[in-house]
Amino acid sequence: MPDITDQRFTPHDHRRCIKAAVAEATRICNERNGRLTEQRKRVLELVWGSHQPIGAYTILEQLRSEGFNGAPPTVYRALEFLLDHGLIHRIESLNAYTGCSHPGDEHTGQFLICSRCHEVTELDDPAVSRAITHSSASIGFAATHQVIEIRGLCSHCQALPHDQ
Amino acid sequence: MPDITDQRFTPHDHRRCIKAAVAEATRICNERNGRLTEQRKRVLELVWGSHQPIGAYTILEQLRSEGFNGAPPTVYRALEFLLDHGLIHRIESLNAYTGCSHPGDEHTGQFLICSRCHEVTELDDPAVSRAITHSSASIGFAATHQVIEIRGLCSHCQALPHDQ
DNA sequence: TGAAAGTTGTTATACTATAACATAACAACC
DNA sequence: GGTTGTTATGTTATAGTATAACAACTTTCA
Ligand SMILES: [Zn+2]
Ligand SMILES: [Zn+2]
Ligand SMILES: [Zn+2]
Ligand SMILES: [Zn+2]
Repeated sequence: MPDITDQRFTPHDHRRCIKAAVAEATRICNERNGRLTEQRKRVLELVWGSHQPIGAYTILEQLRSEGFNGAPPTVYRALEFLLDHGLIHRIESLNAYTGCSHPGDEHTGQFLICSRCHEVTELDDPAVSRAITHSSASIGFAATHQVIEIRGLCSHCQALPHDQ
Repeated sequence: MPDITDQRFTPHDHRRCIKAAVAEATRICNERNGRLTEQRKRVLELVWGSHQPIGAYTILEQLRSEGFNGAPPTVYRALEFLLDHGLIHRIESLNAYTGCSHPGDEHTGQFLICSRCHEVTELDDPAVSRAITHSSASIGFAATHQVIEIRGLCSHCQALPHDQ
């Protein structure tokens, strides 16, 4: 049985997710002369360790378990770099971070967070953004950034008995 | 010149906002046998002290300046009560709380947060909720709660010079 | 090489929130 | 009125999240 606390239940080879994310990040950083140092790359890999958002201090623990002897600022700096380059997102309602599923272009993302398995799926539905921009504009508000975090049950968890 | 750090620039008698909020809260709590104690009422008034979200520790400071000699749990308990009864909302991206502008009915609210004056306007546009529910459903996700926090410039602040 | 810019190390501290347990106030019933 | 169960508050300690400030090191490039 797959470990749903560790990776997306839908069976897939998650190592490929990580590899692809790092490759994509490397490409993007090269493009803009951003330096994806070893530490930053390692933090990116840890954020991509699963499809569940991860907290800064959990990242720190994992780094330490690998022999790294650092302090919180190191992790937060790496996260800041990754955020600045659009490689990860911050989930405000969880104080946690998750890999961006289509980095490169500027976007803020819309996140579906499963209350049961805690996995996050990133959407970027222009219809949603449009509805918000339009609704804001109707009262004269000029929107620049949207935080959209939706809770509910993912399709897999809906199929399970309630008490499971 | 109005103090934009203290209340909504659009001129209005903010004491009426506070009074109305407390009256409405009293009514709602009576309806459901919720006890709006003095402390809870005072916290509600402080949350309604302006149209800017306020942090729990700022509330604590203000209570202390009034002679109250309490600790964080007291404030967080009052906030929890007010949240549970739909009298205030929590702004996740600010770790702060703001009065609900139409308490009573169950709703999660959509918040427009001005980057300049920090005032918050609550929207509840069904079109936005619908767009999100629909978009979620398209990938099989059953949404139960939405966190929507939009940053930008309110109409008043748009009219000001950029450097002001 | 040497200065400038960028990155990481290190220590301390600020800010946000809750656990755990004690006491007090309230409500309802006998 | 006293008893009792329930809710609310007080109190202390601690957990969890994030940043300030400054020192040391690395890379870049003139
Ligand atoms: Zn994966
Ligand atoms: Zn799930
Ligand atoms: Zn007002
Ligand atoms: Zn404004």
